[in-house]
Amino acid sequence: MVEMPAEERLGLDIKRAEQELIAAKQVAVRAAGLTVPQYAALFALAGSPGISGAALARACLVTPQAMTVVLKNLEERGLVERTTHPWHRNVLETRLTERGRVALEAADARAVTIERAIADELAGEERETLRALLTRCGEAIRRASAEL
Amino acid sequence: MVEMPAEERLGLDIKRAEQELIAAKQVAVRAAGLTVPQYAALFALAGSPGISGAALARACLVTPQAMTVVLKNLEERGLVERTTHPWHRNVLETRLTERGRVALEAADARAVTIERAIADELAGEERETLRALLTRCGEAIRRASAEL
DNA sequence: GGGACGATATCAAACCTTTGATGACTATCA
DNA sequence: TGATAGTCATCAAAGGTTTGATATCGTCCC
Repeated sequence: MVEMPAEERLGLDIKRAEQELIAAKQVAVRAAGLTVPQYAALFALAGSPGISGAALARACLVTPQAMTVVLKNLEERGLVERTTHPWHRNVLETRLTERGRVALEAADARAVTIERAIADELAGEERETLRALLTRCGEAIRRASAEL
Repeated sequence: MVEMPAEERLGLDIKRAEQELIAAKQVAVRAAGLTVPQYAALFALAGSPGISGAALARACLVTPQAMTVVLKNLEERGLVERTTHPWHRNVLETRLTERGRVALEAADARAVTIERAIADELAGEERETLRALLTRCGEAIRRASAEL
């Protein structure tokens, strides 16, 4: 029934790597009182102050509904603040608060050590190779997904 | 404050690839009425009939609690059955039902097309390279995580 | 036998995620 | 002006995930 052995499924390798990554990051940012999605949101927010929730969701590769939950928890804890856009009354501008900036810094300092370890493990050329291979996987996935 | 530019963070590339993968698989297995975690559980279950819930959780790289929820939903729909182990009364043996086997086959037929697309996109040598690079990333992550 | 240890299952709380549906606002075009 | 399309926020439902704590059972060792 299963015509493709698990050993040949590259998706499992990608998934395993990503799960180890997210588990490590979870431990890293947790010391700053953040979850990985919260950290990702704060990180994107630091680079685009005043962005809308929907745009932030796109930046973090999640749905607007998922981002709403994350922002709600962040706002309750005073790490972000949301104000109605002066012109587009329908838009809520979101910004880091000072406390949010501090939390992001603390989390990022630890998260960077993970990224640093990955970058240091691979030579410059290998990094580009990995990136290129992953990109091609993504393209193949999109193609296959389109004609499913 | 953010001393490492986002472009240098390989973790983002891994995460992006994995998210495209899981999104595509989600669409694929959904036609069979399954979620990705349910599909993963049934897949592992097919290879190890009578396995315990905790062992199944380890095989799927999730916590026993997460697997409990997945199995509860699968059992409610009659796709798996759980019986107490004859010797170890504390253990619940889990097995695929006939309906579960059918659902798994339907889901796997579609999921394999995704894996096939990835495997076809890359030459044999490239597959090994990708696998090796991902493995080294995992090792680096574990090392960094250990001394965090 | 009795106690420590390990594996299993389970309850609870908090959070994240998706799909689907809805209402509101802005801008564009006829 | 009015219709249309696009963007945004939000409610609801279902499912998955983690951490933390607890109870039971089986095994190993003293």
